Amino acid sequence: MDVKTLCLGVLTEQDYTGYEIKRCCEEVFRHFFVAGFGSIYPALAELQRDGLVTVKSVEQKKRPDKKIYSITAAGRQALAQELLETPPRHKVRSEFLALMYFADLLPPERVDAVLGEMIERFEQTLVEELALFDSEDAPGELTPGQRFALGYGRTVLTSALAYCKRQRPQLARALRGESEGGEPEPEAADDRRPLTPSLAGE
Amino acid sequence: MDVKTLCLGVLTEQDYTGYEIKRCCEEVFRHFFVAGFGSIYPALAELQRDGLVTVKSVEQKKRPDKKIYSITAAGRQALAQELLETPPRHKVRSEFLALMYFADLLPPERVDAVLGEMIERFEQTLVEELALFDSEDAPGELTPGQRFALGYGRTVLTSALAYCKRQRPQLARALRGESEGGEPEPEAADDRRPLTPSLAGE
DNA sequence: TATAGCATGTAATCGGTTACATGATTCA
DNA sequence: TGAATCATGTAACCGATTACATGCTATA
Repeated sequence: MDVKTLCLGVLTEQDYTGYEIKRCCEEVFRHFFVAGFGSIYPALAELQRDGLVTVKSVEQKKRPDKKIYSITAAGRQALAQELLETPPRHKVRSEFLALMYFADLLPPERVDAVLGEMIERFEQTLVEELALFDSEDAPGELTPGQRFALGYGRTVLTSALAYCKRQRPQLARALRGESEGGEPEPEAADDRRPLTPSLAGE
Repeated sequence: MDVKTLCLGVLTEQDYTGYEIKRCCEEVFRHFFVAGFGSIYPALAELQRDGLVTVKSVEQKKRPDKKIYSITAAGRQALAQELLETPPRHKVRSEFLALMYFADLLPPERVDAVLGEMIERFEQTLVEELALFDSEDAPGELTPGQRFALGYGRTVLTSALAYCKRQRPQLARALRGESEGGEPEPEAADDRRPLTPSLAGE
């Protein structure tokens, strides 16, 4: 699934400008889709060329015309087809985890700083997420699918955050204590199961 | 961080062929990094050109020579620098969640089939993960960083799986029951909090 | 005064995926 | 017999990121 399909999808909900679609991506698709202007604008142009969307230009004072896109019948059909054929992939690309994986090649302070940064980011995302549910323009009007997707993101985020917070002190101890050293750590029995799934309490 | 850096990273652990690095990606980096032959082989060639790795060719009967790569001192230095500079991004690209988000544009059976497929995949990944920890060539020799990264993947996977299993029947009911209909569902109070973080029990 | 928000777009680049090409062995 | 494993590589393509280009308004 590419940016074009995503644009068609959001346009089934209501008309949007490219700029607004970008905002959508940042707010609600954040957990599973990234798209910038550089991909959204060309995508919309192409959709227009193919007759899958129509545009209404709205003049503005001293700003580029606002271009409001609407999905067409052909667009809906193309979208439906696309969604039927799309295999449900799910891919993560995390420099964060790669960094953590290679933690022993880094200064312990750097590792801890990275972890701290991620914890902050996760926390902030969760806060924004909550705000989204309280004050969104369509609070109770979410479709079941939207609830599922958003709930998935929130669940996973919560459990990731809990894991990071729980592991942080242990990791710092392990890196400072053992780094290149070699004392058989006393709490081996404890450290042996850092892989236990989290309780993910809120 | 690109495939080149990842290759350098795994080569700090031991010497590998390109083929083996691919296996590593499938087994241990699965949760946070994807790389195919088409990116690994060119990456290794480039690293060699830059003097960051050396190669030892090993003849084989009726097979292409096996090329065993080793990281050089310059390679270690370049890697350390890279890891210091890499910002800890964390990106998800999920057609699965996009599909779910647009569930109301799809036949309910398709939605349920997709969910079922993902549940199976998650379950299988978890099983393979457990096997990895029991029978890996270096079971107790994981570095703290490796334990962290692998543990993260397992934690998140577990909570995602639990969420999907828990939501599946509710989602199916909601899609079949409400689709285009409009009866105010009786269990609204229940459905109102499907976003509660999971307990993620194993 | 400087940053963020609104609003659109293009062009160069870059990195990765996919498909192609080869080919023996082993297991089901 | 067919699929999977081992083993390497190239070339075309495609999609996305980045930087560039423009420029007003409102807020801090």
